[in-house]
Order: sequence, then C-alpha cells, then structure tokens
Amino acid sequence: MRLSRDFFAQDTLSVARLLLGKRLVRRWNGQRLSGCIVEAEAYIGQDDLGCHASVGRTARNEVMFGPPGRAYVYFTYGMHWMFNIVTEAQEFAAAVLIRALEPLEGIPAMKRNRQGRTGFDLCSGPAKLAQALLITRELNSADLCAKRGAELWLEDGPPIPDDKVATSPRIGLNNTPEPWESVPWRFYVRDNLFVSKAR
DNA sequence: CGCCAGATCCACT
DNA sequence: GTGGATCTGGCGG
Repeated sequence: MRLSRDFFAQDTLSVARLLLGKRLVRRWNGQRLSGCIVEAEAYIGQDDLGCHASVGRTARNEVMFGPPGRAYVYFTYGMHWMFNIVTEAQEFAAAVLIRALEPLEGIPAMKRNRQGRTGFDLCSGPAKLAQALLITRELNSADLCAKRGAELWLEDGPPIPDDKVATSPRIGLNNTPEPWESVPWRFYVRDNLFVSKAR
C-alpha cells in the first residue's frame, strides 16, 4: 500500500514516529531500490530555529510551505543531498528528514551508487541514503503520492511498537538556540544496526 | 579505535 | 563573504 497524502498531513511528530518501519522506494532503470526507514527527524514550522523555514519563505525552502507528501531535497556542505518529506497543511512549513534506511531491494545498484560501499555504509545517514537511492535536485518538490509515473514513493510496512522506538535530540544542529537544539525530535528504531548513530 | 579537518556548492546575509 | 539538518580518510593513541 502506497502512503497517501492524508498520512503526511498529520502533525510532524506523528509522521516522523509513524514513518519508522515504512518503506522508501525509488524506481530507477526499471528496478526498485528500497529500504525500511529506521531513523527520522522532525522540523516543525517557522518558530523551530533548527528548521530551514525559520528564516522565512525563500526559494530554497519554498517546497516546505506547499502541500504535504512532496519531497524537499536540498544540497549542503558543498557535496551532499538531503531528502525530506513535507508534512502538515499547506502554508505551514514542516518536514521530516529521513536519516537512515535498512536496505531491502536493489542492494547491488545501491552499492554501485555508493562507490562499492556495503552494509552499514549504504544508507546509515541522510547524505548516504540520498546517494544510494539517487536522490538529487531533480526530485525536489516531487509528489510522493502520485498515482502513476512516480520515481519515488513510500509504502506501508510493519508497525514498530513503542518499546522499540527511541528518541534523542536532532543531529547536527550546532549553536542552534535552545530549546531547539535539544528537543527530542529524532526518532529511531532501538538496537537497529542501520541507524546512523547509536544515540 | 576516536578525533579532526578538508571537501566543495549554493542560498542567504 | 559565510557557513551549513555531512561524510570520509588520515593520523595519533
């Protein structure tokens, strides 16, 4: 079952939590590259100083102000692409950053995309999984809920019970004013080997 | 192992 | 001109 726009329209913390266990699927060259989401972070509105939307509406963050269920893909650190899913109502700028996947389908292709790296190093980080699934600028603003012709979408997966879900502060927010640097808006599957960092 | 700096582009100031 | 929702290899312990 493909995840619908209603799913992504929920509040961002719920979406981030519920995305654990869901499958991210990339269609490329007639084959499926996919993985189970094991780590995600919420970025919630213009008040959240960790969120790109906190600087106001710009060309870069425009997609976050649009309808839910679209891809917000941006470039950072001079070499990395990041994949987010837009959440909540139009005009409320929020998204979930996908931080790690447990690889499931198309692993040889992912390995090639990752210059021969394997296992843990395939998708254990936001820039790694973007590289493994060939997610770049062209997919920014792509509709992940399209009925046909989609290159990227999400599918249902086994629910992860609460006792297997852990939270922590978001990764990489250096010198962001509190409480934003410390709010526990990162969700990950406890003891899963493909999570980017143990805690 | 852990730590650290370099890589390298682009949006925003 | 600056610095970032990161990753990697190299170096030291």
